Amino acid sequence: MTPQEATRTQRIPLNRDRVLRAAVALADATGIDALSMRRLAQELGVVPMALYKHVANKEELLDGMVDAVVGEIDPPASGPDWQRVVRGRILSARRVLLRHPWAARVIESRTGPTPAVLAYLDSMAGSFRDGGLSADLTHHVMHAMGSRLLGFSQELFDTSGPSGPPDPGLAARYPYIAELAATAAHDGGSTVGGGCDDQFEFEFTLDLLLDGFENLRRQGWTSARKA
Amino acid sequence: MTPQEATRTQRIPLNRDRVLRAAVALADATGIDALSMRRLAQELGVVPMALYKHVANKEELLDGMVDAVVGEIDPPASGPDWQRVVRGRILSARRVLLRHPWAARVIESRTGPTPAVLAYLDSMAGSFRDGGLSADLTHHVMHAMGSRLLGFSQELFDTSGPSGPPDPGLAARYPYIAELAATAAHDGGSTVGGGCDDQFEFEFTLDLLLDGFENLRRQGWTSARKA
DNA sequence: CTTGACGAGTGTACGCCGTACACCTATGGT
DNA sequence: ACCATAGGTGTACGGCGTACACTCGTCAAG
Repeated sequence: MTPQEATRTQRIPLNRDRVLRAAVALADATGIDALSMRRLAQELGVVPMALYKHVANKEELLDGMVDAVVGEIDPPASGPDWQRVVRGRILSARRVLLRHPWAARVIESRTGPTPAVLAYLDSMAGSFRDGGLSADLTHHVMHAMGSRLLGFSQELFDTSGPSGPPDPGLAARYPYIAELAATAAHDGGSTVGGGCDDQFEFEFTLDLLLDGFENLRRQGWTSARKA
Repeated sequence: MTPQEATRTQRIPLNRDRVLRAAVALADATGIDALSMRRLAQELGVVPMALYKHVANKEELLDGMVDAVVGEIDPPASGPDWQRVVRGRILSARRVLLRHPWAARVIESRTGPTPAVLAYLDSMAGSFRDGGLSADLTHHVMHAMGSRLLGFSQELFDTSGPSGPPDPGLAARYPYIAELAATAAHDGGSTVGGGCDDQFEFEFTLDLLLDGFENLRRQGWTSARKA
């Protein structure tokens, strides 16, 4: 065994990929707030400043993590039915974001989109164009897919935790929300606890929009904005 | 002038409201990342620890800021046309979030919804119910309004900054995105720069969903999930 | 074989952050 | 006249990102 080999087995040299992988794993395990350069270095058995030989700073680390995660999304399938293609891809993206719950917030916090995100959006737009949507319609459709009309995410309804019986005063103050919660509860089937079936909600919205898009396409919709 | 009055004019005593107002103003002016307890105290002419007599910690400060912002949203109008009522309210919420660009991210970062957010969601659900949507449909509709199907926000397309001519290599790598950008550019009318008309995009999505909801309502849609 | 450049990892230090804790001080009720 | 209390202060601690100067192992050129 040469000294080289001894050294190699003793300590695999760091590189950008190993740093990014460890960062993603650490964020998955302990949450994005607990991800610090110091903790990450510790995890890698290295002094904090060593990381800076592989990423310029923490922002660039986050960029790299985003690209790593977005890279996990399945490539677009091919097929004649554009709705099927888009639907499958988006459900793949959803699975990835569920695996890395911190990712959505980090992606949205980036000042500019990273290359992997751009590539994802580009190929998504390509699927719409291939499906026969005009560039005009595709443009608005892409915006629609990214919108949160309430400004808040859907997870607000998650009343996770041990919970116990729901606060009765809460039902009095927010009667409609209480009603919705009740609906979700005795809705039966796949949801065991009081929570709602997020997967169902997701697909409900997705299909509603996809059908809306298809209708617009068939009608030859165009953004006829009178200035 | 009694000594009381002299003291009062010399220094208005701090209170929770003044702290929250100052925090919102500071976040508006310098961004949420630049909002620290120390900077905020400085702005109020007070030592950092003084703030802790009025808010328990920074998390509670952020909660208070969220409630202050959500409180700016117009109360629901009344009227026979539920789509009109909902539309107006959501556009009001949008105006508020545009005034406080940091707010959406802060709201989503809260672990649980604050009372003001709950009240907002509750009255929104009430508008749907009053409009004749079933509790079941209302439930799914509320989810749909909060979804971001791509996981990313719409602002990704903002190529703000001085920009200059767009990178030609970028067009080669991301042809579809380039096409969309071109569409937005010569789209004319209200948008002067290369950017798109976000207001138009927002209303496009909103109306697409509202029409979809109305169709489901007319058809007596119900979530007939076969277990 | 020597040398010297270079890239990876180290150690120290600085300024910022949130906030625990003990202290002061003016106010207002008894 | 007293003192409890609420609001503001000062000091201090541990954690953060990272600038900067360093050491040390590797390897190509002389």
